[in-house]
Amino acid sequence: MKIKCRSVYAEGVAQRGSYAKGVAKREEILERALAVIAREGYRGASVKEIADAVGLSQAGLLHYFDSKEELFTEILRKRDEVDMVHYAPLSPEEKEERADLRHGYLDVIRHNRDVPGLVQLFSRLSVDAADPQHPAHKYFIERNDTLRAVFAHALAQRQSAGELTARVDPETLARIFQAVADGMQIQWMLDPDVDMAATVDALFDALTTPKKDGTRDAAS
Amino acid sequence: MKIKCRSVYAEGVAQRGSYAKGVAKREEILERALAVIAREGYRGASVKEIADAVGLSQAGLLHYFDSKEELFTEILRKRDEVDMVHYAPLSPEEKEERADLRHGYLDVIRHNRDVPGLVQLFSRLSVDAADPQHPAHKYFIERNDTLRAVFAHALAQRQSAGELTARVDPETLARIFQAVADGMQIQWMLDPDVDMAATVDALFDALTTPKKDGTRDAAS
DNA sequence: GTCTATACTCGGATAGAC
DNA sequence: GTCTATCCGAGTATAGAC
Repeated sequence: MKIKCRSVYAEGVAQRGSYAKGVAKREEILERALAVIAREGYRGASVKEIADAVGLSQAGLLHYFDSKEELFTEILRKRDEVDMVHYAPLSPEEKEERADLRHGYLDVIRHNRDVPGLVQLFSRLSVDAADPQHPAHKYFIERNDTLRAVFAHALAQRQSAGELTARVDPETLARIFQAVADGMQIQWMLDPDVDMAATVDALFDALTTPKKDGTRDAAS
Repeated sequence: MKIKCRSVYAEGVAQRGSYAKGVAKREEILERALAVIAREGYRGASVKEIADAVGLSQAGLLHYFDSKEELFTEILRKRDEVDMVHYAPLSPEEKEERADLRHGYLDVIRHNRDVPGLVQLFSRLSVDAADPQHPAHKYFIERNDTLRAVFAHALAQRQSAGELTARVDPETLARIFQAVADGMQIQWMLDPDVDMAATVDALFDALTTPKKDGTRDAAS
């Protein structure tokens, strides 16, 4: 698929069905909120701000969501959904053919440079969601688990192929990659000059098993 | 030095000087606040909560700090100060003799298990401080730079000794370790069962150059 | 230096009209 | 379903007495 658009989070893409009007509207809201936050950033944005951006009143917006926290959690879910379509790193069906998750992974990370607001929202909620009562708690646990499982699977394949260090089990390696991704976001937010993708790529390099002849492996 | 106490962040340790009474009191406040947050956790604590814990009124506490944000930033500074005394991983003078920062580093990380409130405060502020206007912005930039520099130096030594992969430059490796530490805190807060130290240790393992007797060594 | 009291702001939630 | 209007709590910051 050759989807290559300027903004992954396009606005106003509502698919209007005859039934379940409410659901469609809700999706439209999420998509627009996503676009706005991606573009204009998130600094502890209020429901009112999102409402304005989406073209509703605060009360009107909260008609679709139980609370502020749920709203933002759903925005993150929608983000994953959109990203999945574009980068499909999570799709279990295709994971076989993506032996090189490396490039897909790096693409997502590079893309994040263009959506600072979402990175901020994600990081902020990551911390807040530590509280088991937080609406996003389950979301993060499930997301992390899924992501790690897919990653571990792909890493194990590389280990079997002798391309990746086998000194550490793939589950732990997956955990490390996840930590690096999250941690690099924090460093990047603090200093936009740091290159998240290059650093993660360097980790891939560092873990790559050296070729016998001494030359560097370009890593499929 | 054999300091080995139950609580690194002891309460009520004020050294009362004749002059600069205000400064001493301020230090005492910070030490107590540190102990309270470490013990009872931080979930977006208000100034009032800290004031109560410290034995002052909210107004009384704010007499010593310009704002809530400055207060919490200073608490983090004090934490570093205390940690430095106990683990001294930052001391430039001694870094030479700590060729194995590995164990010191892991000690700090293990210690963090015992102070969840500080981990939460640190992570939360890490995100908020992305805003250049935030009082903690400079703190984090400077702290990260210092930490990375010390780390990079130690890693470079290990590389020279042929113990650590030389496929990636020490500065980038230091950045990776920092990212992993931050990222693992997030994972740990979400699920206290994850072992931060073990994971970081695994990364050390993964980057360690294989011994000669085993498979072929690349290095250099 | 520390308190009590209060002022003020922000923001989320709700009621009720249309 | 969406609005306007309002309420209410939380929390910071400040004024002023002691």
